[in-house]
Amino acid sequence: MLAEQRAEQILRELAQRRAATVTDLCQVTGASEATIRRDLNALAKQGKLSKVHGGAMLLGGEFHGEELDMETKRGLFTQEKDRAARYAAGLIGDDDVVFLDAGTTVLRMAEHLRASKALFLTNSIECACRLMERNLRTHVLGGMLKAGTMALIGAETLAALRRYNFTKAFLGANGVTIAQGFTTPDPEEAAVKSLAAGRAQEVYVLADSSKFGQVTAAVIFPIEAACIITDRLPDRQYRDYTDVREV
Amino acid sequence: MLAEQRAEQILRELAQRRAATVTDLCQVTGASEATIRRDLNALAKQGKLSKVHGGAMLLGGEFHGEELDMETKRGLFTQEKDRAARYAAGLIGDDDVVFLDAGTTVLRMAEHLRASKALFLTNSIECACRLMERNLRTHVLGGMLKAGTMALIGAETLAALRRYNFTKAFLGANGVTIAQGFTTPDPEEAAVKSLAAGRAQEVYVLADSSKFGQVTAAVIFPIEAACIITDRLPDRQYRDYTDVREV
DNA sequence: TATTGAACGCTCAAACTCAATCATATAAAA
DNA sequence: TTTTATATGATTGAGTTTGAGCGTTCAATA
Repeated sequence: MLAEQRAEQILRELAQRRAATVTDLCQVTGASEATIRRDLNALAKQGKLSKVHGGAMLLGGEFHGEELDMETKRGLFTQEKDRAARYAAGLIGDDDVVFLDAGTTVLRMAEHLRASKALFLTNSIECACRLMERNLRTHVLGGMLKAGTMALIGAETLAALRRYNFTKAFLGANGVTIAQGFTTPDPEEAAVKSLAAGRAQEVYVLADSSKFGQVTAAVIFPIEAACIITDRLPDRQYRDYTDVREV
Repeated sequence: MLAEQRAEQILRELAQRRAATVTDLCQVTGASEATIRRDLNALAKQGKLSKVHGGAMLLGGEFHGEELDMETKRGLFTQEKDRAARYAAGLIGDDDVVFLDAGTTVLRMAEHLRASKALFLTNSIECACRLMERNLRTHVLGGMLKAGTMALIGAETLAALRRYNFTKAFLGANGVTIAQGFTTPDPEEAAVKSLAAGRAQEVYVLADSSKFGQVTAAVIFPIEAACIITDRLPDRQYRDYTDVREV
């Protein structure tokens, strides 16, 4: 296995479990302890994880993972970035069957949804709670709960997804480029997004301007597979490849 | 488990309960008293909690210092009604695959779960959140989200349930009688409980004493189909029909 | 007053983790 | 083909962490 792949796998494991011991990572990757230690040192130096005695942990909120996350998210919550979420929410009508994925940008959509008869489906626990607060018809995909993002992923999630068809899907992405398309760090999440898109008539990706030009580990689908909703498009060229709504 | 994880867990426990004894924290983390003491000393030195005789408390709160010592605290948190939940939580071992249903009594179980390698499955969003907070392996059944109880119900939930087999299932019930068996108001929830029980090797119903003699709309299963865990059994006769744990 | 029990900190041995070193293997360069 | 560079796995000795045992303190109780 390539060193690069190992790094991805380590980060993925951390994303899902929040913390992992060196032994755990040896089992997952099949590499020796020495190698894992070397990898952890490298990744820690790159600031991608925090190395602790016995293993590594996801960095970010010291504790209260989500709560702090929510606080900071709300803090970062500028009106400009919110416009995309508001616009996306406005696209939903009474007859829609909507998929919402797990991601901060999509989560914001929930706060702008008006009452409707639409059916909502999501793989995000947080999103499901917001939808319920607004008395919207909500279904949740089953599956393995991932620490950190509180997203449902894995084989069970994909199987559940195959039992639905959507009129519209709203997805988040961490990276958007013309060559690599839409990308996200966790392959498991990418698989869910990709499959959801495949079962939707209209696919929208919500991406704020900072996401353009970024590339992360897992490809979701190519650039032309979704309509982009953004607050500011940094490069006109994207319009040659797909529909872009700059709001 | 990593030392940092333990620290997180201790702080989370405190955030939730305001105070905890050393013994409590041992159970939650699976570590020894010596280790917990060391952790508490370290965290206290970092100013993240206040160490008191017998355990630790959140700092900053309106009650500080001597006003409430551990004795009264322990009284607060070891309430009668919690005993059943605590007992049930103690039944879970590392090799178990556990189903937890949506209900206030079962939800309380989550607060008494110790660290373990067991796999947890639930149809309750709230329960899933609690499980994740404790770093437990958690899966969620898909389905329609029901307002009020935040339980997942419906055909999708039943289908998801058929893909699992459990070693132990812990269920709530609103009514328990010898003639009508276990009952609950919502037929949809009854269907989930019933199916979950059918797929479990051992079935436990958590019911406080007020539930005995009550009958509600939907039958879950007959009285002999589950072991009853309760704080007080009002009528000896139940013992003739099924296993009862009065704790 | 003496006793008991709970909680504490200290110490020690065992288990575990770490970084450094070395040998091997694989791939690129000469 | 030989050489060089890089990556990996094993080994080792040093350093950490952990759980158990022991003596002390303190307060409740006989």
